[in-house]
Amino acid sequence: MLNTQTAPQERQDSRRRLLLDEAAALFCQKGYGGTSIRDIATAVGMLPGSIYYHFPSKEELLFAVYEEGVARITEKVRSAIDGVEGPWACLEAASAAHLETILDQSVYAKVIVRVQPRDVPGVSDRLVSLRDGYEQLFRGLIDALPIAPDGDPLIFRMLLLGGMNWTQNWYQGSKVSPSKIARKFVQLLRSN
Amino acid sequence: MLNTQTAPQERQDSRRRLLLDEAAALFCQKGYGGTSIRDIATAVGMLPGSIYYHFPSKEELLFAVYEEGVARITEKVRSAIDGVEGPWACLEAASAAHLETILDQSVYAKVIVRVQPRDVPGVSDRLVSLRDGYEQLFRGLIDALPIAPDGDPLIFRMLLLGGMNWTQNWYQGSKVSPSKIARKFVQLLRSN
DNA sequence: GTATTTGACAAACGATCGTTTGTTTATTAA
DNA sequence: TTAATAAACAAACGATCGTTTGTCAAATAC
Repeated sequence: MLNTQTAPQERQDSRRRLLLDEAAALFCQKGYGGTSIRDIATAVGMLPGSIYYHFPSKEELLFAVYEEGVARITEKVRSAIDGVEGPWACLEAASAAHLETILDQSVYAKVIVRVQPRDVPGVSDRLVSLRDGYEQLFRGLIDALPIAPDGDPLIFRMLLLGGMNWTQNWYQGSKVSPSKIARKFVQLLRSN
Repeated sequence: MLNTQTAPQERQDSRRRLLLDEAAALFCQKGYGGTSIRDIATAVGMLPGSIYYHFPSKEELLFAVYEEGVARITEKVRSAIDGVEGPWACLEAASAAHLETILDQSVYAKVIVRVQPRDVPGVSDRLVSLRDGYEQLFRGLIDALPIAPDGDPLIFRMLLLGGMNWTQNWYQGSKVSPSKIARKFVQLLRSN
């Protein structure tokens, strides 16, 4: 008889998911180096060694968090621009979704901005690849803009994404909302 | 008889300076958490314990590097805008100096961008204060711009500084020069 | 009912961490 | 020449790190 009570995969996923959740929260709050395996184990109510049943190393655990973060923010941005008309409105919608996600909504996404790939040598290349893949989303939006032919789309993208990601260093709650920051950023970049 | 050979203060400063130099280089290359007191000691040819004659703790050593970095980049930017006419030209000159300093010229200044204050709890408040003080320089330059009355100077500054500081995550050598990046950044922000 | 897998515990491994302490060698001042 | 100071060495401190190993109970499959 199959699936008498809880499916085995459900239970497995629930423990692994809890582990990822707590790891993401701690990496976000205290950074990668500032978070120990013991911290994570305490948070999920396990012993340190038990974590290695689910992940082969601390670095791979971070990578899994990163991966989930990229998946989540990609989905947020994708659905935010869905059906929006006009290239500038699209960019603003995407920027608002990006900022809301990394400032408020997802600790997973926060980790992407908070933890620098070069501080995790064993997986840094794969972290950069993940981030690059996500940023291609903005590349498409920016290429669609009717900007001057001598305008440099790469520079444009780096200024916008850099400005947004840096907000984690100064933004703190409800003073100015993420979506308002996004609107003003895009407005500043819009030749008028 | 005074100063027969080398003045005592010269010798003291030279050792302390060497220590700061190597610490800055290592903090810049491997981050704060990734650099151990033993790494620094090896680099200067001391034993680990000897460092504590010059600095009371690793955190205070980082603070000293930070302080020196702020002093250096402040001087660079100050002298770059000296005698430049026009608010936009001033901002571009300052931005070029900022980018050149954090991307090429000074490992001290690189540390300011590379090391996040919140990763060094014992001195994080003082690190933030140092950084804030420096950024006031840009506040003055941006307040002097003839931008729209509804334009938000704070948002403007955060976008520009964020975009510039984030370049450390993607810039690598001579492809596009720092000053060219600065020119394009300012150009993008200039309503035209 | 028995065999197998899952998922965790318990305990330690060696390495490395920031730091302290006591001592010793140079340099400077009287 | 002698006393005082500067600056380093030598050696260890306790703590914490990521990780490994062996065991074991509960859940699942046959």
